[in-house]
Amino acid sequence: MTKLTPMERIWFIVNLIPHGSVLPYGIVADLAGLPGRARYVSRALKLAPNNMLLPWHRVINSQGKISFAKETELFRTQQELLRLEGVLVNAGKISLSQYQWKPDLATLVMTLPF
DNA sequence: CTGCTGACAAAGT
DNA sequence: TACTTTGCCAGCA
Repeated sequence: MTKLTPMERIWFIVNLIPHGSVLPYGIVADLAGLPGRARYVSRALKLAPNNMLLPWHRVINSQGKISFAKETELFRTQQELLRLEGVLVNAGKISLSQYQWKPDLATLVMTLPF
């Protein structure tokens, strides 16, 4: 049985987010088995190796907004990546009801290696 | 051990 | 809707 570190579990979940959809930090934490640790998710994304090709741009905050300050380069990058996937972004805000990934939890849980 | 920081979240105002 | 406050918790100095 493969033992994944908390950070690896977060990366695993982020990798599952489908093209054109998003997921809040807090939900990623929940699915990774780390309830209440949304801030740890942001840390994990920051520390993820560049060669991982992680779809980090699909992770946004619970308000449906991009968590970077609007004048930053990272903000523009994330906004652009999302738009390239067909996601509507208005002033850094995204409609969660329209784009949030809603996986079948029963199926997902059986797929997880942890 | 204490204090600070942060790609957060929820509740108030 | 937009700020602000409070709670949160893993790293790090």
